[in-house]
Amino acid sequence: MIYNDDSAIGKRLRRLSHIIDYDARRLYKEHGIHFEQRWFGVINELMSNGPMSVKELSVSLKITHVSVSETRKSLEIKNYIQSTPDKDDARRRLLSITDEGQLFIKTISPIWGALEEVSKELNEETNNVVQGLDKLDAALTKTSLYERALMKIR
Amino acid sequence: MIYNDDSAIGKRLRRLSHIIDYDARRLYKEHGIHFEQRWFGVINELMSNGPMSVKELSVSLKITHVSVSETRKSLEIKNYIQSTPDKDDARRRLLSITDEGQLFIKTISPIWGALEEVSKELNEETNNVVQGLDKLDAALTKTSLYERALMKIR
DNA sequence: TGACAATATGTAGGCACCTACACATATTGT
DNA sequence: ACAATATGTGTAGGTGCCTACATATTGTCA
Repeated sequence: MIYNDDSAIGKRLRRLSHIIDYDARRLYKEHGIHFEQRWFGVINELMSNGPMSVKELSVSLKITHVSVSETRKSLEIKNYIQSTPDKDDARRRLLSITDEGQLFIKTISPIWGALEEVSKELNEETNNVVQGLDKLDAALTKTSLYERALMKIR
Repeated sequence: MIYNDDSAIGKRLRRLSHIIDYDARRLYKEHGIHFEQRWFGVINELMSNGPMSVKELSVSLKITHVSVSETRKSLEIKNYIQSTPDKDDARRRLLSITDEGQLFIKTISPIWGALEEVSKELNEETNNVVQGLDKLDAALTKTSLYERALMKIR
C-alpha cells in the first residue's frame, strides 16, 4: 500500500513556498539588499493604508498577530517603520513607515516591479494556479482538513 | 502603488501549507498519536521500496539530504526505523523500517487512509490544484524565479 | 463601580525546511 | 599509486510561520 495523502498537497505547497522564498531572497541579496520576505506584507499594507495596528495588519495579512509583532520588531530595528502608542487605546501601537523606510522602498521597487511581472507570467503559465489556491483556501475555511478527515474515519 | 507580486503566490503557499500541516498534526494528536509530518515521506518510501540511503530518499522526496538526515534521526530515536552502514560503501547508511515501525504504521493507517480521501476530495473541489502546483514546479524548474526576475529588471 | 470577560501585544519554544560548512569515504586521471 | 575531485552524511544556524502562555488595558453588567 502506497499512500499519497494530503501530504501530496502539503508537500508540494511546502516545497514551492521554500523555492520561491529562497529565490526571491537571492534576488535581493545579489542586488546588495537585505530584505526579508515577511517584511513585504507589512510594508505594503502600511504603504497603501497609512498607519495600522498590529492586530489590523494580522487580519488583513491573514497571519497571526505574533508574526506581525515579530516582523514589526525587525523592521523597527532597521528603522524602516516606527510605532507609537495609540492615544485612544493604550493597548494598541500604530505602525507607520519612516522616511528611511520610504527611501528603502524606492530602492527595492524595481525588484518588486520585476517580481510582480514574474508573478503574472507564472500564473499564466500555470492556468491560474492562484485561483486554485484560493479555492483550496476557501474549501478549507468552509470545512477544515481536520473535520473532513474525522468524517472519513468514522 | 500597491504591489501584488509573487509574494501573492508565495504567501498563499506558505499559509496553506501551515494550515494543512497544523490540521494534520492535530488529527494525529487527537487520536493520541505523536506523528510528525516530515516522517511521512521517509516512511512511505521505505515501505514501498525497502531499504534506502539518505541520498536516495532525498532525491525521491525532492528535499535536501539534510532534511532527510534530521528526519532519520528523529525516527531512529523513536525506534521506527534503523540504519545500518552499507557494506559496499561505508559512506552510505541504509535505512529500513523496524518491527516497531511496522506496528506504528498499522496504528496510523486509518488516519492515512482518511487523509488520502480528503486529499482527493480537495483536489476535486479545487479544479485540480495539484496539477496547477505541478505546472508551477515545472515552470520554475525550467526557468527559476530568480532568472525570470533578472530578465525583467534588465 | 468593581469583578470578570474581552482585546491588543509580547515572549518562549516548536516545526519543516533550507544553506554553508565539515568530515569521511570512494572514484578518477595521470 | 596517489593527489585531486566527487559523493554521502552530519552539524550549526537561519527563515517564516505557528501555538501556548503572560501581561496590560479596555469594556461590560450585576
